[in-house]
Amino acid sequence: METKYNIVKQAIMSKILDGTIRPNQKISSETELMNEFNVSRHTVRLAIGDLVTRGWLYRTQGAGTFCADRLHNESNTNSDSAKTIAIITTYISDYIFPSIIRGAEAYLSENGYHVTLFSTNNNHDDERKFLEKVISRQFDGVIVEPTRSAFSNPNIKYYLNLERLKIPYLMINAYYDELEPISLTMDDEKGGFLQTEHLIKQGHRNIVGFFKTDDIQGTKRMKGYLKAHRTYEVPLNPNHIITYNTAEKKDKPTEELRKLLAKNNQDTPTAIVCYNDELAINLLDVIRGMGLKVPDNISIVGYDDSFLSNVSEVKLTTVEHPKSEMGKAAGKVIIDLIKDKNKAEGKIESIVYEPKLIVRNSTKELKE
Amino acid sequence: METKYNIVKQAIMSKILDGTIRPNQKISSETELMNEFNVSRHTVRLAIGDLVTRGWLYRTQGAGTFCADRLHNESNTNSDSAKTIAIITTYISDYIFPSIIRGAEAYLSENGYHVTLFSTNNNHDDERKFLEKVISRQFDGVIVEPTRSAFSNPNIKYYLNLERLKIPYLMINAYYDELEPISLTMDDEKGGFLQTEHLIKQGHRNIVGFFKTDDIQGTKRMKGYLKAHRTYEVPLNPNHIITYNTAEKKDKPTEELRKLLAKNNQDTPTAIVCYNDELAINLLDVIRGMGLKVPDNISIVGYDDSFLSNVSEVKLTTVEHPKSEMGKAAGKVIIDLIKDKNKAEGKIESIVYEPKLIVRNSTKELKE
DNA sequence: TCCGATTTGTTCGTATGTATG
DNA sequence: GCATACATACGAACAAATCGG
Repeated sequence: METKYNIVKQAIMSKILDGTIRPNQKISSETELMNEFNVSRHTVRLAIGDLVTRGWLYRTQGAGTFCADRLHNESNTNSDSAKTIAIITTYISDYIFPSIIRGAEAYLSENGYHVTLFSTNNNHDDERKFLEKVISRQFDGVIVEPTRSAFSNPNIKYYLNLERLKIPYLMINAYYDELEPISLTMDDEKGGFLQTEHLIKQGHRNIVGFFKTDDIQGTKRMKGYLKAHRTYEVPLNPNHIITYNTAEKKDKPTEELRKLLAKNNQDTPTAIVCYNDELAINLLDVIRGMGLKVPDNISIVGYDDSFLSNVSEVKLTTVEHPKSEMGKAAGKVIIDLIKDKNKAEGKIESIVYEPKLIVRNSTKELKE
Repeated sequence: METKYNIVKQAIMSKILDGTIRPNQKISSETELMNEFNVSRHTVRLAIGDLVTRGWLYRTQGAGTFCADRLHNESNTNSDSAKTIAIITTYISDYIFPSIIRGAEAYLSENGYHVTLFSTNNNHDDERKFLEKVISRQFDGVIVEPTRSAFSNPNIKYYLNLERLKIPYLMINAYYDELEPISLTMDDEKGGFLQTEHLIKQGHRNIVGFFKTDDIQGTKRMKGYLKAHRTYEVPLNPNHIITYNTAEKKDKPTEELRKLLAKNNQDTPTAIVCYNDELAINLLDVIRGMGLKVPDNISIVGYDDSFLSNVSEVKLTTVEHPKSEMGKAAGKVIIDLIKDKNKAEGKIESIVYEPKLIVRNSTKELKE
């Protein structure tokens, strides 16, 4: 797959898919491509030849090579036969995503659609690759969980191209600010606020917060954590905010917590706000390992109400996440969007779910 | 029209049309054609390449160029349009299935396929519905985790129809005995044996076994449990075998265990063999609820080495399941099957994974 | 209408890599 | 292990079509 002509081919296809080259527009000449990719003319011709036979390009001797108008031609093959929705998530198999996917799959399946899955592993390159597939194969609709939503997205062009091609899409859990798409999210700031408020009301004053900051959810939950401190006029110790990203998620938070708990002084945290249940369970292990008890020595609040929160010997206090309900709603909204494609828009709107705290026994009133 | 490659092309086409070259018969090699027509290799390749993209010929590296079976070819126009694999599992979102699916998705995605998911919720009607879809939509291949594999399957006809239509399929985790399909499974009987043997070697004599018996895996693991007892000449208490099915899985095992632990006599179990980790975690809760400790008062062995086995305060002794490796292998095998569709079969074979016991701290030497 | 620069079309030669039998 | 056959890649040359001036 790493052949030179394939690289050239993919590059040309990308430009078509992301809208840089539009139907009937001339692409770079063979000589230009030779220089651009440092390959021989033969290689360039192999790549172009393949795309010509596949219907992506057409050539005219003396004039140049042009982008074919294939999008209109192919639309009829799929119109009534396919009924397929693409779901692009960061991880299909981890944590709460399976529940979301199942909710969507069940609803879509009932309504005669089927579901094709792609997981980006939180990687923009993969996200691009899948968006290309979605565009070229003309799915009927796309449900996307944005990859690294806290950062500006290099694939914005592809999303705009989806709009241009009138392929309905919506985003779940988070969305890229630049796009303002239809989305299903929860009020993560309020969620973070609820987590922290609960602990403050229980008398905790040294509350450490762990937040994954490469997606919007994490930064918003952190914002809620800060707001709760301000609202209740609890002074904030800057050392008690730990941020991490996906790559660091295995080691950094556990190490940081170990450090914090090791030095035993009046600043030692008595409670922990976690980005999610997965992290909470990991931190629980650290706490156990240091001979401390939850909730007697330290309280901990998770987020998402995942299966993990009920699995350990300490049932986690956590924030409810709609999960399969959100998946089902996503299925419903995407079908509505598909049906409404030709009509006047307006009715279909984004949904924001209200977070709700679920109190179990990982948190406890602080006694002096 | 008098280009050299056109002359070569016409010559080859003539031979095919007049029957000199028949379907799947090898045509002259590139070198032979070079000499025959006094042209360069490049020219020969141009001619052949064109005929390949038109579906007249196919090439195999190292073997030669062959006449295509054009009748069969017309049905799919497969150049790059489809490339979709269906995965039918019992539950897409629970337990170890997400890992298996991810393994498959990752591999298939790398190889230009995409994956469409169906979950039967262990229901034969849904399974039938999805098999119909697969057949009518002409997927390139199907990966199936059988629904209620311990029972005879009312959908056998559909699987036979897959074979008739030459849609490659394979089964994972279990297979229907009547079909003998290509499959990826583990040696569940040996797995059950290892679970039980481990406990017997630790001195346990009252070992209760919980098995889900509506799939083959459960019945085989039970067989292994029985065999271990026979091998080590440990008398078997019939009350110590608890079977349940999917519908009962929430309540029956926990209630049965409560009953067993309640009556405190010399027959009270000192160890538990579980159908899987999920059940083990549920039973752990029961044990905790009755004020008993694992592994001090009672030992417990899980199965599958799922994330659950590492989540609780007691890390489970369990049996390794290949999971994502199995998923990846499934992807590889199904692609092999697709590529081999036209050729002679034989090379591609089922895989049986050897189980391996992972000893953690939910089991302990029994002291009298 | 023709010219010349550009661009694609056809053809040759050569070399190395990789899969098959 | 070896010969065979296809796969990828470099280079060069000339032909034919297009297009702006």
